[in-house]
Amino acid sequence: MRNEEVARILFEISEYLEMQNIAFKPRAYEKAAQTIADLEEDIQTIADLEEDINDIYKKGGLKALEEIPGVGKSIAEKIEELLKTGKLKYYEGLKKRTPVDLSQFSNIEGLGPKKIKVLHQKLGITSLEELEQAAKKARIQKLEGFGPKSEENILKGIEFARGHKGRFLLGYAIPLAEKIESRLKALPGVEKAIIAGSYRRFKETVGDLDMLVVSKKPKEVMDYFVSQPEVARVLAHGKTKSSVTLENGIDVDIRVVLAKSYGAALAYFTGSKDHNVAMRIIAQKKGWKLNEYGLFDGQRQITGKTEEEIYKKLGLTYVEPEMRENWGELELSLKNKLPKLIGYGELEGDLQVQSNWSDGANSIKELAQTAVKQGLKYIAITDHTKRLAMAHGLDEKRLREQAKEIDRVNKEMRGKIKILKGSECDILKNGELDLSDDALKELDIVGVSVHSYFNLPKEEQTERIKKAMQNKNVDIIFHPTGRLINRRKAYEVDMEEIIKVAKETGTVFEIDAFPDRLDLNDENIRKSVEAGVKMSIDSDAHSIGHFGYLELGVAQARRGWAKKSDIINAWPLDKMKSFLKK
DNA sequence: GCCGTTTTCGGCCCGACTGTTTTCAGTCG
Repeated sequence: MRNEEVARILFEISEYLEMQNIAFKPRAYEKAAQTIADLEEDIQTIADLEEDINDIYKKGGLKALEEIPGVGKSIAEKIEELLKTGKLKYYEGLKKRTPVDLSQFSNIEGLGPKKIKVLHQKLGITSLEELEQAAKKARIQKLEGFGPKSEENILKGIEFARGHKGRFLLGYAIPLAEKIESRLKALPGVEKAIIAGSYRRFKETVGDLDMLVVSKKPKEVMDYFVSQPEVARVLAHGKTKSSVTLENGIDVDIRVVLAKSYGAALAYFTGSKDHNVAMRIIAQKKGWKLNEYGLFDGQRQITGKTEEEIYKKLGLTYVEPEMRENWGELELSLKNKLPKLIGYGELEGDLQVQSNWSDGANSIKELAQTAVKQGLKYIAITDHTKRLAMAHGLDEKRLREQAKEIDRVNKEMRGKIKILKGSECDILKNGELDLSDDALKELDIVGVSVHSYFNLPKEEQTERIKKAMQNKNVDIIFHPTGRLINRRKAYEVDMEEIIKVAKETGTVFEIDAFPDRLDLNDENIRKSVEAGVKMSIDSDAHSIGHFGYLELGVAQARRGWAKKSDIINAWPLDKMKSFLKK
């Protein structure tokens, strides 16, 4: 049984308990469910935990399960029963009491466990179909606590849930988000407008966008907000808080506050939720209260205007948004030991760029000229190799011809940028490379990557990549786990082992900045930083428009707590080159 | 049911909006 399934069952238990009005237990199950779901999701993984709950259990039994935050004796035993038998008596019992397909209902806005319970008890509703029928026959509005409006909203919710779902790639949400942000900034009476939420933390995907506005005229802001051309549906329209769904399916929430609460609201809406809860507990222990309006001693606002002041009053150093995941950053902040993260705009080079010699759209010269405009001092041209015939991959002969072309462009652009000779060389099934060692030896930068046989057994895949790293010509492993966000899972590989060998062999890991790759992800970046493995942040540009993705890579690196000293292409060219394998 | 620099018992983040109610429960973030 996969993590996802275990998490789903724990989550449903929390909803069933909620139906019975039981206090606190639902929170406990919900928290455990969330942690387990995140283990697999690769997004919010807590450091030092195994990914697969089966592995955790196999290795350490019940004890290991109890090590998972939010999992105690009772839930650990339930997980054990699930993993062993595929079933859980406790859950079956709850389900028998209220035999409703909860997973179907979770997508319906405004329907929670209490209402689901009433719908089942009074009308016998167990599925979306039955819910829809009952609503259409106007049977729901007669129930206590429901009315015509809620019936209408249920119908709308069903229709909508069938349409869109899921999270959106951060990289693709940015243009729209910036558009809305700048529109709001331009409104009369608006002092500040900023997008908070997971967007500000640069999570690789965003579920929705959280706008925060400072204005003394909240009504005008609200009215404008819900009337924007992209709005498909207004979910809420209040005095200081509104919520809409855009045509493309993204939900956008907005909140208007006064300037004196801006910092508190920004912190609150930036999250993560876990980080916020931890902050509130720190405030509580000082006898204060922290909410979105400020830090309070009783009725008196101590501070709230800026985030910096709030952290300071709580005895903390400022935590960058990318680090606010409650992964231990507050403990470090308390001791003034937060790492100084690599900064935006600190990259000097880009070590993975595809030209029109393989599947890129632009010539080497065009790429170099754009890179200069982006402020880069060096780039590596790393076209695909012959096995990727589809991408017009280079063989040894074309690689030599390309080298001459690079020499020519380098001469032309002397003093502006240095173009390095490189390759994105395929790692073949057996771990051998797609180009001869003699050819690789001639290159400045050898990147290697997996583009085939994604489904090898874990050991075989691990050996394959280890073998590539042990080749003394190989400098960087490009997009080391091969995942495509929302489309393809990472291939099975023993990351701990790969990191160990990278350290031993002096191999660099890439943080591929392409919006649907972001590979390594934040968790693996952190592990690499801890192990002392160096990384490069590359655009993987296939056209001149893609250099802009580098900043997404920097954001991901910051989420992984990387410093400038961890990222080789944030270093000057000479220092970078002297680090590479000879 | 979980958890521990106030605790192995007694706490558990907290406020806005909606739709129902006519003072509030449910839901959401």
